[in-house]
Amino acid sequence: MITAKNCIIRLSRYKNALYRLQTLGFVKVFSDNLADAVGVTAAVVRKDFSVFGISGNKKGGYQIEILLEKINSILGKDRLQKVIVIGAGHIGSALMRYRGFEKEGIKIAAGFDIDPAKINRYNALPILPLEEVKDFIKSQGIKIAILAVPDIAAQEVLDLVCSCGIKGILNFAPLRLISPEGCIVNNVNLEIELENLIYFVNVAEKTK
Amino acid sequence: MITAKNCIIRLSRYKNALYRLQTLGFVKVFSDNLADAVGVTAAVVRKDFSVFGISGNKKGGYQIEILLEKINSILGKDRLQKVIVIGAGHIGSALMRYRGFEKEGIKIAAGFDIDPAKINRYNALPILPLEEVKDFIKSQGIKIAILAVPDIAAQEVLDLVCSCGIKGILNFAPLRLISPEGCIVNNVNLEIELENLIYFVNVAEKTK
DNA sequence: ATCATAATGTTACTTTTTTCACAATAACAA
DNA sequence: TTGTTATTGTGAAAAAAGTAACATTATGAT
Ligand SMILES: NC(=O)c1ccc[n+]([C@@H]2O[C@H](COP(=O)([O-])OP(=O)(O)OC[C@H]3O[C@@H](n4cnc5c(N)ncnc54)[C@H](O)[C@@H]3O)[C@@H](O)[C@H]2O)c1
Ligand SMILES: NC(=O)c1ccc[n+]([C@@H]2O[C@H](COP(=O)([O-])OP(=O)(O)OC[C@H]3O[C@@H](n4cnc5c(N)ncnc54)[C@H](O)[C@@H]3O)[C@@H](O)[C@H]2O)c1
Repeated sequence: MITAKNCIIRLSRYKNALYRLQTLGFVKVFSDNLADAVGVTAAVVRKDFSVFGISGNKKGGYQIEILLEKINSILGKDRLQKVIVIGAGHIGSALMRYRGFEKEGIKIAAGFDIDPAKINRYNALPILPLEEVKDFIKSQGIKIAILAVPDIAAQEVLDLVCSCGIKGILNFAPLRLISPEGCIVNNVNLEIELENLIYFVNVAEKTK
Repeated sequence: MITAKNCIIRLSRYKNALYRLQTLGFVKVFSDNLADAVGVTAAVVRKDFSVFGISGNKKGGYQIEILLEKINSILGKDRLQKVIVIGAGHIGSALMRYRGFEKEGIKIAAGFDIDPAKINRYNALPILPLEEVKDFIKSQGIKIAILAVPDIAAQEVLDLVCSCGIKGILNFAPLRLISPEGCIVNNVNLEIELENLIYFVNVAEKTK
């Protein structure tokens, strides 16, 4: 099922909102509750659901539990997703120390670095030398890598991990990387995020 | 000039590509060079430029230097943009140690934390107690804050800094924050980025 | 000077995304 | 059972974003 990126992002948001509602004791939800929680309109919610064949009950809304099951299955959250982090520097180690991914069923299986000082093989979350990345990817069946290496190394590391079977990359280097057919790159570009914010703040300032 | 977020993001990308081209010795550029560099079509480039009244020369393309000047002025990069970071934990300190923002004319003026152990008042980049944030924002005229505090604290910190005059927030907490009229929130939600990547990798896997 | 060319700038078209509107219908009340 | 109501699911309309096409016009060649 090929679908727009935005639609999948909204699914993630619905899921998060549903967990919150569940925590608050709710059992069912209406499209406009979810819409409010996520910041879209009710029609968008229902349309998104219809794309994935998710249906609710006329008058009764949606059972949160069932809804979560379906969304989780679509998003692949019904099974543990293992990822690796390449580059155990500032960003890389912040990510590796972060506990929030586990709650989401995303496990950082290992980190990799070229700096021998960073290697820590016997940790719960081991940091391994980059030379071992191929074996690790193959043996663990890893599909996703987070790239947190210096800008200059990013393309070469991408080429390496793609050649080892990685199919998706979350890249923190503020560069446009070229990826082989069949490998998806999502960029987290904080410079651009800030620039964007600065622009809109300045515009609001001016038009005030 | 009110414009779509995507259009501004593209402006940032054009700018980055232009600097690269300039480094390579180029003096002028055509819309399709830029399009290739950024991964859009030439028509988009020209349209984006026309929105901002940026014009080139029939046949001659665009002078990179002039183009950069105009884009930089639109993005507010012709003057130093000062931001603050709230929360000097894993993500917060990674950001504060990052040198990449300075190259972009973005200066992290200070960090703030509630943990006394994190305070470091006499550093080049001081980390100050949260109580001082109001005075700092006012005296330095700060408009932008990066939120890197625990999820649970994010909304309350947003309320605080907005009440002190902050107009734009880059939020790392995976929550939808409510912001007062006139304050823009951009979210960096890494869980959702990963979920998204996982979805599309899995879809590609299945349809193969 | 004149012409051919190459690239812009813009208008018209297409596609995608979002919103609107309402018929269909399950739930509940009388 | 019948009627009323509330909410879904969807098709049509509107808006936004992106693409294509081409008339326009500087530039350099002849
Ligand atoms: N730190 C931030 O806040 C921040 C913000 C925005 C963007 N980024 C981007 O994130 C990336 C990482 O930044 P950082 O601050 O963590 O850098 P860093 O220098 O702290 O860490 C980079 C790590 O990568 C390792 N490394 C270098 N080459 C490698 C290779 N070929 N294979 C494996 N590991 C290698 C280094 O040994 C180091 O440990 C950079 O592209 C940077 O532009 C960082
Ligand atoms: N670390 C990551 O890789 C990562 C990844 C994704 C999202 N996030 C999000 O980023 C945020 C920060 O994560 P982290 O890992 O850096 O957390 P952290 O616990 O390492 O750091 C949080 C810092 O905020 C400070 N703090 C707490 N309450 C505060 C308050 N009211 N005012 C000012 N400072 C306060 C703490 O003292 C601490 O230094 C969280 O919302 C987290 O969900 C982090």
